[in-house]
Amino acid sequence: MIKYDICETCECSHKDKVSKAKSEALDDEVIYDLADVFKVFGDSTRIKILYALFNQEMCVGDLVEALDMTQSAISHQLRVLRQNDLVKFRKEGKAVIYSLDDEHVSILLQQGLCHILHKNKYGE
Amino acid sequence: MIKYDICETCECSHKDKVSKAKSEALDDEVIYDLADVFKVFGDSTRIKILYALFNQEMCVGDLVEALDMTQSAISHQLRVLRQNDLVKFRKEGKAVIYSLDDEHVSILLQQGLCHILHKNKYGE
DNA sequence: TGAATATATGAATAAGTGTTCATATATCGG
DNA sequence: CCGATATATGAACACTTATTCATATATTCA
Repeated sequence: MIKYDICETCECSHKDKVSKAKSEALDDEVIYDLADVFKVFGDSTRIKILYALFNQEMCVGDLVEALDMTQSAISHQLRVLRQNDLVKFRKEGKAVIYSLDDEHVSILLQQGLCHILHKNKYGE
Repeated sequence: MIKYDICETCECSHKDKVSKAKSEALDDEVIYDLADVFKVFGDSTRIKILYALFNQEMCVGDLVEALDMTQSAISHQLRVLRQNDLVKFRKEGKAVIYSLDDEHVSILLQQGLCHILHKNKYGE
């Protein structure tokens, strides 16, 4: 592996930057958890579910009809959302009613929206 | 496909909820763009790169050494970040120096961090 | 121009992921 | 208990994706 300790062609102080980056790096565990959270948001079906639940709590059957997908597909994705603590649920008779777990989820959703809308591809 | 228009066993007003969800749903294009942005954040290598650039601008070689990965792997991921407008770059001699594209990126990073730290797995 | 450095990229492969299909579990009414 | 409804889940398959290897492009210096 080539070393980049010295470089005369640009003024970046490589050693400084590299050691700064290394010392300030996040723990691997944090990195993986962070990537995992974003990974869960990174699927259109799950985004649709989360956005629907952002507006109101809904049972599985409602989501199936609202998103026009199979019950199995919705259920599988709800499991992913559950396992990552992005949604919570309660049982009411035969129905299982889902809602967003905490406000962090809606904040992330909103920030994501804000980010893409800022690129003014859609507006005006 | 089974219809869930009427349900006597729980008090959720399904028709209302379903039609509300349908009418308030985001455009498909927005959904896919949103999922794509999160997808880009959803990889540990890219998170490491973004977090390093969150603290300071860096050239490719610096990132290679700081993250202890091959130049090719870093370069491929920088391309993904570039194509999704999460990083910008300038050339300086032979070096290409990368930095975060706008503050939306750091806000999303911070919100993600905030979300996982809030689950107090790591703290105190 | 030629050698060396810095970065980018195409192809291939291995690992991961979302949906479907079939089936299982759970709850309620009769 | 039995049938119907509501949800969950395992296996299989198609598709995507991250890394590696080899190589290409670009820039600087002699």
